[in-house]
Amino acid sequence: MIRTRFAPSPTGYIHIGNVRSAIYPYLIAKQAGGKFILRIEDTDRARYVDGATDLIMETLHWLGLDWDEGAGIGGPNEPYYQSERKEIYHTWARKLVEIGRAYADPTPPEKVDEYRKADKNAKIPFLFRNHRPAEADLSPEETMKLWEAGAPLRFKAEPKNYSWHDEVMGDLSTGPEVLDDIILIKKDGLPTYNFAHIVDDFEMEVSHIVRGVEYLSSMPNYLAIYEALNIEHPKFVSLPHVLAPQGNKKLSKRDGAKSVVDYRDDGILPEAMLNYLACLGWNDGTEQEIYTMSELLEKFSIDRIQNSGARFDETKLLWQSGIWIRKIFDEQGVDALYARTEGFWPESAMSYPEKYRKKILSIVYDRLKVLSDLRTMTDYFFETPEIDLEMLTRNKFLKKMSEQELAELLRIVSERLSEIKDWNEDELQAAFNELLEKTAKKPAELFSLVRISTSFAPFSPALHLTAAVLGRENFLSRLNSARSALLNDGM
RNA sequence: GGCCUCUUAGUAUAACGGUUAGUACAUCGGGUUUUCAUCCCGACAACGCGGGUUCGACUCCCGCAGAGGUCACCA
Repeated sequence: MIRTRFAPSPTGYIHIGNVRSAIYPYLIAKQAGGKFILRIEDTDRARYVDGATDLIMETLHWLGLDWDEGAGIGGPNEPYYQSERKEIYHTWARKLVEIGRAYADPTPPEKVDEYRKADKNAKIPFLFRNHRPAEADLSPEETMKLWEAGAPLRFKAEPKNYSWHDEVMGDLSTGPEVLDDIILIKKDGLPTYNFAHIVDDFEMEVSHIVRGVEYLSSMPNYLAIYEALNIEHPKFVSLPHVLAPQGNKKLSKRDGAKSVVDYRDDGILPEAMLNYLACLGWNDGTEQEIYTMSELLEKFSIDRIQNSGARFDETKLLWQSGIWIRKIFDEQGVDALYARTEGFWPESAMSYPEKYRKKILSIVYDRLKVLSDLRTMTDYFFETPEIDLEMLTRNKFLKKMSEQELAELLRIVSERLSEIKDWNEDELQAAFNELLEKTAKKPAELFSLVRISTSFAPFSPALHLTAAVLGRENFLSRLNSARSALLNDGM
């Protein structure tokens, strides 16, 4: 049974750089009919951020990464918050004490710092085991006493070579110089990540540990603990970093990495986000670019995960976003896309009937990159735009004509459109084509004039569609207002 | 500094000893008898360097360089 987990610490929001380590384990588990677990690693009380867990859960739900066990829903291995599993860690730690592989360390932190500095000055790599206190050799009973008295518990390392297999990075090995007496249980009684995750992954029967490559250098220490505890380790799947757009650093909050939910609030569809991130550092060997969740579940494979860092490219994410907006409209219809647009319309839109907004959506959807584009691209459908003569007179197709000429053209257009009995797309299209002949203007000239006069927007859908949606009265009145303004200005 | 990892166009990637080194985003040009966009067509653009192995190397081996990670009572 494949079992994977996403194990964030609740220190803030999830950004693009770390959400991939939720997506990949999800895919790995679910494609094999396995379980995906959400475990909250909240052992660092100092960095704990209130509400972060809720935000994490919200983010996962939004992306469609629903977990089978874990925070919020419980499961057979409760609790899923590490802060509530103290006793479990202590039980396992005691085992190490009993076999002489853990000791209570009375060295004050300041002293450790001194050692560190001294070693640095002497240009030798700092290892705590080089400064191992006499208490490291105490009997299990005495160790327990010292531990209970408040000393942190350290692992007693045995320097040796380790080699292991990583599903992404391949066969890896290190020398004995990386093994150290790492802290297992802190002074506050809570375990460090280094110890807690080993215990939890074992207890929760995790089959694949999917995490960032930054843990690679700690691997030998983890292997030593698995060995001392005499338990089998899960498979290791190390994910390369997601790099920031500039520089070569991994994407991080400090460098302004946006939260995943920020992109949601911009109106990027979760399908697009999932698609983009899944393909950042993974491909199925074909030239496919667009994947649905079920396609990902079908095609994802660990052995095609890239082993070098991948740079986050917001432009490509935006491209994906546009693709998905059109895909949903084309495949599922206007209602399906409309259902996603809540909160993305201009304020003025909300006093109009839903049907009207849907009509607008169906003529503008193919130029949306993100749903929030609706706010800036559709306002003239809901509010009479302010007349901006400069926009007309400076337009590249119109600037060679005088204001009088423009006004006269608008008069002709208005006159012809007024004759339309049945104000619909087809009639309008026919009328516009007729006007083209009548005025002997190029399409770009005549249509730009009418388009801008009625929208005063930098761009808009095809004229006959816009006109049909705006309605006869509204459209003609805008046309005439623009004409009057042109005439007045010309006087 | 020690240890570990990585290295194909600006970006994401394909190739698994023999290809004019493919694709997508971005950029630039053109078309789809209206703007913007969509869609279509085209162009630009890459195997970090040096040695081997081989008839033949992006591909295998060894060096080097560059980049990244890590060396916490953080995860």
